[in-house]
Amino acid sequence: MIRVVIVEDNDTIREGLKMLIDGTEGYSCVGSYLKCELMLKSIERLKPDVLLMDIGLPGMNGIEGIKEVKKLLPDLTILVLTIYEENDLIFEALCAGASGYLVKKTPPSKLLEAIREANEGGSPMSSHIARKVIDFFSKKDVKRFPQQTKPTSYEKNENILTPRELEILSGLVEGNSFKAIAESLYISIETVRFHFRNIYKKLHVHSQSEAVAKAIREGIV
Amino acid sequence: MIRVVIVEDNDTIREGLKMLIDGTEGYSCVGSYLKCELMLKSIERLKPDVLLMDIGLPGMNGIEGIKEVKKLLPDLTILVLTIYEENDLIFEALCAGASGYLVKKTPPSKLLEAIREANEGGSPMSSHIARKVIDFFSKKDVKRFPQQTKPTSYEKNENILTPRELEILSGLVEGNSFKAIAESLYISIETVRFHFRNIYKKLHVHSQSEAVAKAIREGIV
DNA sequence: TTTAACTCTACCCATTTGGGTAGTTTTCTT
DNA sequence: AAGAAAACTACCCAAATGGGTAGAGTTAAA
Repeated sequence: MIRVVIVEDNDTIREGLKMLIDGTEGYSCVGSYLKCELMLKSIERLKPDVLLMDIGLPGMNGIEGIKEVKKLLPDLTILVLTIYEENDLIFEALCAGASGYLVKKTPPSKLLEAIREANEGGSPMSSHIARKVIDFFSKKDVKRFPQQTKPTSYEKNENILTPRELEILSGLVEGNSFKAIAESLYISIETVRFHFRNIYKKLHVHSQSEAVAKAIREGIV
Repeated sequence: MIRVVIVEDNDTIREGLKMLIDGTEGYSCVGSYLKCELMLKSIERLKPDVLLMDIGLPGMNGIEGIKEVKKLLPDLTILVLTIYEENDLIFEALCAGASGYLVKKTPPSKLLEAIREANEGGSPMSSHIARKVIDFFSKKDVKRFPQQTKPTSYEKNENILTPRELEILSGLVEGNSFKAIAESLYISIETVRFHFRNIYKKLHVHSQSEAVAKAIREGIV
C-alpha cells in the first residue's frame, strides 16, 4: 500500500486526486491539504511514502514547502504537479528535493503509474519537462570523461587473457555487476562467474576491486 | 510519418525494432545499421526524424557516434537504448546530445510512445534513469544555476570525501577487502561498511568496482 | 583425428557486500 | 556550552560474490 499525501489548493482537483488514489487498489491517500503550512504540521505523523504537491500555491511557495518538508522527512519522495513548464521552477523544485515533475494534464492512469514508479525509486517526468532538464546537460560541453586511449601495452603477458575474458573484464571496469554483464553479452551469469574465476587466476587477484585496479593501472582494458 | 533510423548490433533486436516501427501506423524505419560507421555514411541522405541508438556498440563507441552524427545533423533527435543504467554513460550520452534514454526492456508500446514524444520535443526517459539525472540536482548543492553557471561538472564534489573516507577508499583501491581494511586501521568492519555507504552516496556508485574505477580515473586516490 | 584451448551452463557452499536502521563518542566550531 | 560534522559500532536482511565440482559444445591446430 503506497501512502500518499496531497497538497493542492484547487478543491476540485484535490478531491479528484484523493478519490483517484483511494479508489485504486494498492494506493491510499492518508492526507490532503490546500496549503503547505497545514501539511507540514501533520506530515511527520502521517509518514507517507509519496507527497504529491502542487507548485503554484498561495501562501508558502511550493519550493519553500519542498525544502521545509525535506527538513522533516529527508527521504520522502516528492512528486511535483504543475501547470507551468517554467524553467526556473523546475530546477528549483528539483534542487529542493523533488523526485519527479508532472504536468497537471497527466491522465489518471499515468499519474498512478508515476506515483508507483517514484515510490520504487524512479523519477517520472512529463517528457517535455524532462527535455528541459536534459538540455541543461547537452548545452554545456562537460569536459571530464578522460576517454583515455590506452597506451597499447606492448608488454609481455598482455595476451594471457582471452578476447572473451577481456570483454567481460571491461564490463566490470565500467562498473557493471555480473548480472548486468551477463545480460549485455546475452550469456548466463554462471558463465560470467566462470570467466571471472579464470580471470582472477590469471591476474593473481581475488576480488572485483583488485581486478579493476589492476586492469586500469596496467592498461589491460 | 515519423522517420526512424536504428543503430543496434544485435540482429534479433534490430530486426525486431524495425518490424515494430514499420508495422505501426505513422512510423517508418528508413534505415537500420549494426554499426555507427555505416549509419554515418547515410544519415544525411535519409533525413530521419529520430535516431534510435544502442549505446553498447562494437567498433565506434556509442557516445562517439552521437557526437559525430550531431556534427552532421545538429538538430536530429537521438534516443539512446541501453542495457546498463550506468551513470557515466548516461551523462556522457546526454552531454553528447541525446534527447532521451531508455532501457532495452522498455515494452514496445512504450517505445513507440517514446519515439513520438521525442519527435514532439519531449525527452522520454525510463524512470530509474531519470532518477539518476534528478539526483544530481537534488543531492548535492548544485548551486544556483541554470543558464549562466559553468558546466558544474556534475560531480566535481569528490573533494567532499572526508580524510577518513579517502583513507578507506584507498584501502579498497589497493585491493583489500572490508575486513582487511578494518584490521589495518584498527577499526571494526562495521565502521568500514559505514564509511563505504557514505562514500558510495557521495560518488554516486553502488559497488566496489565502480568506486575503484572512479577513484583511479578521477585521481581521487 | 585427436588434442588443446576456449566458451558456455549448472549445481553447491560459505562469505562478502549493499543498504537499512539506530545509536554513541569524539572533535571542532560557534 | 551548544551544535554540527565526523568517526565509530552494532544488528538486520537480501543479494552478490568467490570458489568448488562437473560437464557440454566449438574451433583451430597438431
